[in-house]
Amino acid sequence: MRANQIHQVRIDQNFTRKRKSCLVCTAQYLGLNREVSLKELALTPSQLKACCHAGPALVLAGPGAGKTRTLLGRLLYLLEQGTAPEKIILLTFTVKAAAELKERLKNLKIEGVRVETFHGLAYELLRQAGLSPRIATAEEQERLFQEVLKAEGLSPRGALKRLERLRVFEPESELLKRYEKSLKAAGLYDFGLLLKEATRANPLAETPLHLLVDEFQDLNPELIAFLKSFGRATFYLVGDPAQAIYGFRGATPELVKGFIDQIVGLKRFFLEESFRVPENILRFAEILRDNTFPTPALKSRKEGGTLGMYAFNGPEHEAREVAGMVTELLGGLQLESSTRKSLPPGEIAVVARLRRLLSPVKEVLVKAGVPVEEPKSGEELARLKDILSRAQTLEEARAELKKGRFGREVNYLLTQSQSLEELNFRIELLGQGVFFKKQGVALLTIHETKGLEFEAVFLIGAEEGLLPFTLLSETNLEEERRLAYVALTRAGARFAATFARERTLFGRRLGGRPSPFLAGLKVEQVRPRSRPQKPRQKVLF
DNA sequence: AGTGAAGTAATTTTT
DNA sequence: TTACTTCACT
Repeated sequence: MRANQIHQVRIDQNFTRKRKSCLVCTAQYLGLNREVSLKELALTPSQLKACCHAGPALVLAGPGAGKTRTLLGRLLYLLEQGTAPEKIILLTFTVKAAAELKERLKNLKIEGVRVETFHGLAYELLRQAGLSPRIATAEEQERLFQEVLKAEGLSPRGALKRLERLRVFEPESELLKRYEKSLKAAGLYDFGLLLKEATRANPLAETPLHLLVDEFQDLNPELIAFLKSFGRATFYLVGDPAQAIYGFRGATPELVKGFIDQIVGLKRFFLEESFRVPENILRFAEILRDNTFPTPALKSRKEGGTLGMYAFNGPEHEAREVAGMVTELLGGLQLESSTRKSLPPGEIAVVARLRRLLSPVKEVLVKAGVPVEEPKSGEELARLKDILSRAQTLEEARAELKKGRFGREVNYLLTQSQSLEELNFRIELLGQGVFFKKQGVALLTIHETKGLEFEAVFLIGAEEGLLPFTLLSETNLEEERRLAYVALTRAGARFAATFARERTLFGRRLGGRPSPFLAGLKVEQVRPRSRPQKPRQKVLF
């Protein structure tokens, strides 16, 4: 079906000769015949348009609209235009995203193009400048900042939290400067200092480069400053401001808009088709879509999709019933499993605004013998660090880590590292989330679902006070709305929200009413069953 | 140094 | 509510 569509594009009269030649040369570059190359990329007309533009560009891509594919298409386009691969850098936020991109480049037989995380690139730049950065552990950071606070007669309470605040919202503060001074004195860096130093003395400031940036909506002031230090770069930014959920780290659509408006000659593109989110769910989500970057309505390439909203008495009731619905989707019930297609556990996610809401559900699922997976369980990372700590040389580390079967991300770090020191650094930067493998029913915060996709999504705690989260400090309503948008658009087929009529959090009773963001959904009241152990037999959604 | 009272902050977190 | 820190007093 897609190949057909591409065929149509080829003969479309608006499809310029230049673009045609782009595809032909791309295919030649790949050493493939034309048809195979097209199949490999399988671009839609708007994806193709967004690829074939040499100047700076912004690609607004809705959920599941083929963001990565378009990024790769643009890369192929640049190469075909004769751009040297070493003049191109692909930038991602996470090691996971970098590893995935790198793998896709390998499959396309593209060599010589750098794929880095922002912090990985910052490391490289500092190394080029003759430094050898080492990252302070969280404990070291805390201790150093506590000392700074004490010296000022301030309480060392919540040092790391305050440090984070300062880094994001008061980068010029005296306290922060003093802390960074003691970091430097100890020969250490933290994430902020790493970027700051690379920004200040960027050896690539005068080099003409193509920087292809993934998830541009998550750029915060320090990353924007870092990007700006590439004085002669042509930017290609791909992402979705409607999915910006890192405002607490300084990344907001308004800020990103400010940066984007400064880029001279920036051309905007829009990928309007979602291959992931089905029609019904997308239509509902559209109401919540952030419009800081105005876009036409998204279209779905998938028909159907179900949405539901369920009311329970309290958290335990909610947990029990959600676990019941999950087991049902897994095909745990013989009754209907012959007619209903069952889902693998990796295709189901239970999602919440706050992590603590997930534990009751986890408990019930584990008791029922359902495999669950949480990205926050640091076991894999601990195992990895343990193996690494025993290695004496890079070769030894490589061999041992290969044996440990860590997968794509760690392989990526191995290929990126020139020395044991660098490997150590990169692993130090590695978060726990990379080991998430979709092997069990996922238990995730909304933030953690970003970039992921599941056939069925259960959003628990979808109630007043929790979504939007208003219990502590001021609420950024727009950001909370975007969170709801992200949660909804993870669903490839089914979305169910649940809430409790009674719940106490931080010593406060919540209203027990459904989230105003999901007010359009009809609420189904669920009564507690008389025999709580027995799995429910009714299909809920 | 140890005890008990009083005060406080609590969410989300890619690197 | 809970987990913690801070402070005053023995």
